[in-house]
Amino acid sequence: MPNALTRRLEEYTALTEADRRELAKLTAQSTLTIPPRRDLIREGEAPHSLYLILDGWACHYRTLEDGRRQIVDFAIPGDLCDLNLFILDRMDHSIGAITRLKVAEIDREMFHDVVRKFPNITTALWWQELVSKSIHREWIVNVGQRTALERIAHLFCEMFLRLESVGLTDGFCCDFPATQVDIADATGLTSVHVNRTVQELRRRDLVTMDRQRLMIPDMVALQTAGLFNPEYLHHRRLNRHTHFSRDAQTRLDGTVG
Amino acid sequence: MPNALTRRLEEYTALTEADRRELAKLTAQSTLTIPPRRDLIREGEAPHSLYLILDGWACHYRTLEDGRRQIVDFAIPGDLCDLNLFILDRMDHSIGAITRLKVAEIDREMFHDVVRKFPNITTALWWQELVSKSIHREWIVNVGQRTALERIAHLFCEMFLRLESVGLTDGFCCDFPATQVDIADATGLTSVHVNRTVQELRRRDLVTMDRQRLMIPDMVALQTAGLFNPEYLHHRRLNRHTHFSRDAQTRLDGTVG
DNA sequence: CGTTCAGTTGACCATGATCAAGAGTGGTGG
DNA sequence: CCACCACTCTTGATCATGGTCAACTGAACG
Repeated sequence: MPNALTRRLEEYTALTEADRRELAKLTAQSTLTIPPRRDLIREGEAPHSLYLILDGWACHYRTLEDGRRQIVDFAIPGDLCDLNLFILDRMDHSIGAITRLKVAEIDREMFHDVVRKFPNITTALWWQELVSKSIHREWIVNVGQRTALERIAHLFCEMFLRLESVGLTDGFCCDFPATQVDIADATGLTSVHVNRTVQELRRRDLVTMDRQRLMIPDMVALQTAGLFNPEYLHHRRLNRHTHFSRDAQTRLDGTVG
Repeated sequence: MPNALTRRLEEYTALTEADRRELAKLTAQSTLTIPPRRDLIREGEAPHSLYLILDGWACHYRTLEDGRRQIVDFAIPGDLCDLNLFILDRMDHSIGAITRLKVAEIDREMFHDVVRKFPNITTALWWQELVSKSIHREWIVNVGQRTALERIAHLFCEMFLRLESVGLTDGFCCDFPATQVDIADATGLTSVHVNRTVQELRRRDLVTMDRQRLMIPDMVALQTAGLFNPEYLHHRRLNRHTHFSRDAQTRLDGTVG
């Protein structure tokens, strides 16, 4: 299996063999394993190195003084945890492991070296940064405008497509290790309500969830339920699951003007 | 008055006289005026140039198919409207004028030139990009976790400090041309509820709003009401209004620990 | 001087929160 | 191997924040 970062960056641009070798080197340098539910780094700390998720899920989150927690993004294999450290001197949010996590720790110097010598990679990294900003925007829309059912459906669509883009789906299935509490913190709902809403999604045959495993039997239906439009992910290899193909299908069905 | 972009970037880094001259040149090149409520660019369009707000307010927003609208950020003088165009080929959101707007339109080539020749400016621009990403994160927290009153108080604090950092405040006052409908779309509330909540803020003497003018007589109190912590703005010149000074004041008061 | 748009108010409603308790599952150590 | 603990998921009853709908006021502007 090709490494997830390479795969992810190639979503944006073609890399040369040399680029790929360099990325593999970066990834192999220094890897660490983090137990589930441990923080990688906390709000207020000075970032010391750059983390690349190799295996498992993490989340970016902020907490309010009174304990309320908001997950602002999930991080999956191939995701770099913020280029912040090159510019901002303090973390404005925390990064926590959801599952057991394998991360590559890339130190500043090494990274600067790559940035200097491999312009393709640099551009691809900025692409990733801008895409993750676009994902932030979509999350604002999600918690600001969508109903509980739409929010959760939307989250499932997003994570499925993001996992797919790094080769971590298997037909209609993917791992989904976030708990209902995590989903609640990501969608601005309570875990009780998430529970009821997931049941509703199940009842409508939009998803099945068996422990850590999510199945989406009809992606088009789930996207419709979540008002999901994948454009914001800026994936190049848009595939059968996209909004476009839904339009196409609607046209073929003749059910819509 | 020094131009807002320079002032804003100097929030992050000291610029040389040459940098400043270059920025002034960029800004003066080609300016256009947009009437209120007109879109600068729409979701799905290919960005052709880079906009810099010189005067007035704009907003970044997304709409859902059924018309629901979410404002994901406001743009004020000194804000660059997304470096996206250099990397992403389609706008994933729209930018609309709130007031009459003066913007500088900077074309790709010219901008590339600056980036090549003025590394200080380039870094400062990426700083701005990362800060605006951090603001996105805070907005997710805002709509996801805070109550109506907290959300609006938080928005007022944020905009006041952002305006202050480009010299657009006047003592306790600043312009605030967003309507209650805009505030509603930015906070994920309805305009009816925004109206009632703003009245509540007024009743508690946390703000006064007389037409387009916002006054915050006690910034510390408003920050407390909105659970506002300015760290996420990554301003260097933190001033009397910051969270830190609140802690200091609490210590002086002797009311806490 | 009417038209438009922002702001305001009231009555009623619904989505999702809160509180509390119980069931299933997995891991750990005696 | 089993008992216990912790955590996740589930369910029920009740409540509250904020939404909906509708009408009215007042200022701005041509």
